[in-house]
Amino acid sequence: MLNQSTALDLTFQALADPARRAMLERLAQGPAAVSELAQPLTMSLPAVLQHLTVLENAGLVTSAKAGRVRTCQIAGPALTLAEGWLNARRAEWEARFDRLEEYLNDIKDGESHG
Amino acid sequence: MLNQSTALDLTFQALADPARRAMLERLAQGPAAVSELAQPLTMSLPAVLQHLTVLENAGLVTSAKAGRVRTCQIAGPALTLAEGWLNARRAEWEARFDRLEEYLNDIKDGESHG
DNA sequence: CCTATAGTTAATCATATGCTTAACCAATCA
DNA sequence: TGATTGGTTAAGCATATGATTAACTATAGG
Repeated sequence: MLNQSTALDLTFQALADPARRAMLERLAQGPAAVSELAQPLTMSLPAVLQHLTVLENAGLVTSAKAGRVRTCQIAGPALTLAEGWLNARRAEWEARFDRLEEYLNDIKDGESHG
Repeated sequence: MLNQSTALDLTFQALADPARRAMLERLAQGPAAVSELAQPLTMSLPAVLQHLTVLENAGLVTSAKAGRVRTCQIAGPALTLAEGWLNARRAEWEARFDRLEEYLNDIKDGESHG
């Protein structure tokens, strides 16, 4: 098992490319073959395969081959790791913002009270 | 203004590095000087500056210099773009999952009924 | 069996990333 | 005013990334 930092590295890195996000957007609608993922992308099939590898290494996508067609699926829980990190940062930031707001109110009260 | 795809590229790319995430985690607690951000990181100050540039270009952090100290802040709305993209994917995926479940229930009913 | 389809591997290449050191600038402060 | 502190710029370098083409494998269909 990878440590959390490396998992986040791989996840965010995987999400940082528009072709890979397009593949995930397609897969969020349901499973698809490699050639189906490749179809809207303006690049060679080997390039698509490399992107697929990145997505699989990040644990965002799984795939299995039946006959000569490889079917890809989005991996449910994987996105939640990234989502969780972002949520945590926003929660911290908002908490700090709230405290700041409270502090500013205190100052204002202090001024009006003398 | 940048188009949305490029903004997501920059955002996820910025989040893909552990040093930059550490900087954001620190900044989520409140503003900090460059040297304060650098302190826990095992790299040179110029390297930290480069990471800071990446975060600023992604719109995740703002900074201003007063005297000789540059104070950095997390930029509120920036993380929500990335969060929004992830949420949308999860929503789609879950909707599909629900439809699949429904479909499987239909099949099961069909079997038991005839 | 032959051919077309779907995917895969390998080699190569240009550019991007992440880091370093050295040199430098501008506020403080003794 | 001279040293220190905090930051900045520039140059260089190793590795990673994203793409290509060419060559190859394996299944499906006529």
